[in-house]
Amino acid sequence: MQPLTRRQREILDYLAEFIEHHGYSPSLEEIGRRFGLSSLATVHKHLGNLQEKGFIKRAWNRSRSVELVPTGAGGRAVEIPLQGYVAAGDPIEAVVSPETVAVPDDFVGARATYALRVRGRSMIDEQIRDGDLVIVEDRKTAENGEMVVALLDGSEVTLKTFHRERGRIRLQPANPALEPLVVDADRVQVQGVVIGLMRRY
Amino acid sequence: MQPLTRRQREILDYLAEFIEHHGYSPSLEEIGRRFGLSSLATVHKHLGNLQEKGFIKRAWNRSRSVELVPTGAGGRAVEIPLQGYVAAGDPIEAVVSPETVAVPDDFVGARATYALRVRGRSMIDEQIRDGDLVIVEDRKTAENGEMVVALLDGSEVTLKTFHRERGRIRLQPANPALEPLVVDADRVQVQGVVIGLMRRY
DNA sequence: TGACGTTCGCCTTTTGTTTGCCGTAAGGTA
DNA sequence: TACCTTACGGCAAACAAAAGGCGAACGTCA
Repeated sequence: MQPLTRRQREILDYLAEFIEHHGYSPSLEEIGRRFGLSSLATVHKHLGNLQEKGFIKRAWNRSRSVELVPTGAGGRAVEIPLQGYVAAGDPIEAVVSPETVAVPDDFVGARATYALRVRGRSMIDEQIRDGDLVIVEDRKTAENGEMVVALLDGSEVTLKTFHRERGRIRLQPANPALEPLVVDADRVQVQGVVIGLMRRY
Repeated sequence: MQPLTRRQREILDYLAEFIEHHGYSPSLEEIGRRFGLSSLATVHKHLGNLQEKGFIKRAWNRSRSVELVPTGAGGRAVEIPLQGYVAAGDPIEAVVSPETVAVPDDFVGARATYALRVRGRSMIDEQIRDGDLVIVEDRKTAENGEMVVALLDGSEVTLKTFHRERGRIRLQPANPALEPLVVDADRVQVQGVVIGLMRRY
């Protein structure tokens, strides 16, 4: 899809916002008023340009008939590093070869993100299988119930569910056979939070 | 893709940042101002070089028409349609709004592919949760053990595990509360096979 | 009829394009 | 070593075409 000029972008944004807000598109007069334009011809020309560039559709001579064309620009994917393997309880095993995996770009936020491959059936209780890929966002804090990559006593790194309880922290393995770990907050440091999962059959 | 000089790299980075930030590309004058260049010809030449090396595209004589060429190495994503909702046993419920979801392009093969969103805990036995997205490839045949979208008696469409047994077909729900369905092969038609799963926390 | 979209000139501002010309640095070569 | 060539970075000015804008008259549709 072709690039926009500043004015065109402003108008397109206004259209999107108006439609989102009202459920129908603004009239030319309303658009003109919004941008301080005294001539509808100007507005009309802008809409024509936007249409030519493929951002909107219009029914001919119909009131408020502007429609946004879904951002045809197909999404991108981001390659994120596969940092290692993880199994319940066990420390994360870093991988040597710097492999990467592709994930949709709206999967990752602004923060650094990486992937870990799950080994074994140890996290079956969280509906995570052997071979699944968990997507981890690099964060230092977590909310209750989130699955985190936690550094314990500055040495061992594991994947567990995070719960803050009366000043202490409970790290709950996703495996009933393993005991939850309740420790003082200063013994555990959150390194990342699981934000997604991908599986291939 | 050809290597860049330092200046070219700087300008390319600026372009990327500007476009990301504003939603449209900068004018030559703005680029020049940013880099303390008093002549637009200089900027013009830089853009020419960047274009020649394949990093940007430009429409001739169009305002702010610089477009970044997606870095060849970086993966792509594909938008696939979200066809509907599915719960164990129940027929698939088609979705009205033509939403799409982005998946890495190496997720989909040559065949048509779409997504279904899982509703409820009905497929918990297959480690599939409420809200998960299953990626389905349009196929007419399946192997034993694959999870398929099956059309039964030409009417009901469900998601089950496929097993061929002594000339008949067993459709096993991913839910122990539901009975497996054993029927003659001609009553069931495979419409697609689940090839992946995506989850967001 | 009123509310809206469309078209037609015409004008101004913004932006991109082109053509010379200069200096520096890197590489080849007589 | 001196000389030539080439590519990059940069400047200035002239030019041309979009983009942005104005009014007013004209259609259309409900």
